[in-house]
Amino acid sequence: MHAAVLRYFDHVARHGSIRKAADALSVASSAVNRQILRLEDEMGVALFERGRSGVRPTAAGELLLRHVRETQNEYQRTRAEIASLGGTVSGDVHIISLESLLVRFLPQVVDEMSAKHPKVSFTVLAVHPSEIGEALRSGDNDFGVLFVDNRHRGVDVIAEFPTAVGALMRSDHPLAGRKTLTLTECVGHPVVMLQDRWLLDAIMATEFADSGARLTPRIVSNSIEFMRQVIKSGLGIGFFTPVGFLEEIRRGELVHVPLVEPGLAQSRIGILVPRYRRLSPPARLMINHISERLRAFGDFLAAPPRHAGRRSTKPGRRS
Amino acid sequence: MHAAVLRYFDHVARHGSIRKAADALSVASSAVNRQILRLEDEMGVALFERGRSGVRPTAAGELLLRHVRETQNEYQRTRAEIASLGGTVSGDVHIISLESLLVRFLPQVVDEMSAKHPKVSFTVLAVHPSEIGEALRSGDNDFGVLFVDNRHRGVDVIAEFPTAVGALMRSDHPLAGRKTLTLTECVGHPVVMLQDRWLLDAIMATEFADSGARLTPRIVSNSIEFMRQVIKSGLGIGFFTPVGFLEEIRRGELVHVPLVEPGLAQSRIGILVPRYRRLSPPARLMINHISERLRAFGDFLAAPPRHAGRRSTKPGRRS
DNA sequence: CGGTCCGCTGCCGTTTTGGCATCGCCCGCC
DNA sequence: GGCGGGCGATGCCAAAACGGCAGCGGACCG
Repeated sequence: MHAAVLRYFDHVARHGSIRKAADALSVASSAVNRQILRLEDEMGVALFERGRSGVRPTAAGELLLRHVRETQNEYQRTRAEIASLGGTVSGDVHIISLESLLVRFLPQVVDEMSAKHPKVSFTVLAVHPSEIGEALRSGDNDFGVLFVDNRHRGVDVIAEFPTAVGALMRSDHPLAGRKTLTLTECVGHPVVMLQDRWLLDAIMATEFADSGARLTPRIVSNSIEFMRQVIKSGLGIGFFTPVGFLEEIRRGELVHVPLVEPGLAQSRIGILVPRYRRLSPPARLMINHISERLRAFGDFLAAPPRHAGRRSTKPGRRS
Repeated sequence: MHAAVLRYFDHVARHGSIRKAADALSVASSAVNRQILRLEDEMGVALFERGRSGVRPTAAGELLLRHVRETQNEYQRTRAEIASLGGTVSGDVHIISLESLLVRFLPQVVDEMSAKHPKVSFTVLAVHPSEIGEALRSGDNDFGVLFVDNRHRGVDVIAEFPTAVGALMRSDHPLAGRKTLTLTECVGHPVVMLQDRWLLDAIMATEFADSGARLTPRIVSNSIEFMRQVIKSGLGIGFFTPVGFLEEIRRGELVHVPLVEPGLAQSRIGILVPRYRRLSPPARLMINHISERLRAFGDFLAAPPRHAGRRSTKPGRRS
């Protein structure tokens, strides 16, 4: 429906080069070039600055770019809404998430959703914490499943669930019997740690720094999967929210002992949506589903098998 | 920039007929027809129901229509913003207003604005009170200069100014010396009244009904201009906010005596904008200008020449 | 100084779009 | 009950838009 020049313009801005964009679009660069020139003529201003190695949007280009991208997003959402009129939900849901949720939790939820709604497709991306704000506000994503961080502006938390960052260790570890731990209590023990610690969020980073605990990592990696295996081999303690390790905890292979450091014990996972974003029908369904799943996990964590009988008093709230 | 089919689709929906739309667009009806058919093919659903005497949007059509119109509005706003980068503000400002402001106040303000910003164009429409909500939320208008009515949903009042609905009469009228009046006190005197009373708003309508005053109108009209002349001829009392009659009051021809009925004495004129609407640069300028003008009138009314020295304590707030 | 990558442009075939005339349909009017 | 006028849809053809190809000039780099 929309003119091809919208896609062209968007791609050129993304790639910073007309030829690259044309390549990605599988059209001749001359076609893209002419569309851009014609667009600039229509607008009466230059939309790109031509440089030695490509193009860069001018101020006017940035403004138009925002309109174009918003139009494309709204078009997709509208199409999803129209398609959902027929009874079967369809459309594409864009989610950004924490690496740790992405490994176990979200695949399962996506699997359940796509079983129920076969025509819904999913885009799930792990984002660097420094880019979370931008990723949410860009309009490219429907929502994020992230640590709640109320420093984000223009973002609404439409559901949140308590989660405890804790020490994850094998069940035969000396500290496995503890109900709680502090970081300082872990100092003597070998630790496995995430590289760049960006898989932990900013809250955790400051907490680790503040506690003054000099944890000497025995193993450093940026792969959650690798660390899962390492911890299961008994090589050390890792610090994670339990959501990505529920299977192992349920089977008794691993033990998750909450840390009492306030910033960590009270951390929350939430569903964060850009304020004023209109959600497509599949996005709404997905949010409801994730909320339910997270709530169920919250209940499980509050009353794990070995402590059966205890029940959470704060099961999180529904959207 | 945007595909012609957007305009076609919008026009067809507005006119309820492909041929009428094609006529308005100055293109052949077959061209419009084919674009609509192609669009429906692309969407996979019917966008219009074909009837004996034209077409009517389906549910899917309504959804797409909303997207199309929003896209067009945002495009205009974006163009205005880009044009304003160059220093000179341009664009079209859509205003809805009260009939009484439309006669004297807004023409002056528009005149001042277009002197300052020659490339800005204006669309000023009087709306039936029952359509105010729709007119604001449709996205077709930037803002309204209206009686503040907090029953409107999804509308923000970004500036408001006290105004007193009062009895407007010639300076030699028996009641002209009064400082205040009630509706019942006016009963004995001839009254000129607006037809359908829709030029008064809903608040006033209920107030007139509640007061139990049986005012027998000598003259009824739906033309503010006509009533202005009639009142100046001494044929009766009219009930208005003074904003549209400032000239005559200043010259001493007419006297405006506030009514003490609470709903009327406390009525306010405000600038109402649809929530979440992004305002174009000229719209922002226009709002600032109107705010200033209204504030000045508020000061004048609080301290008219014959009562010089009194000053308003609530000059209204700026945006 | 050639090689490469960039944006841009002239030429030409293909695709899309619009205009005109016309069809089939239904409704209201005489 | 016929008939005119409105409606959307369609076939045909010209005009315009679009895209692909080849090539230009310029900037950079080894």
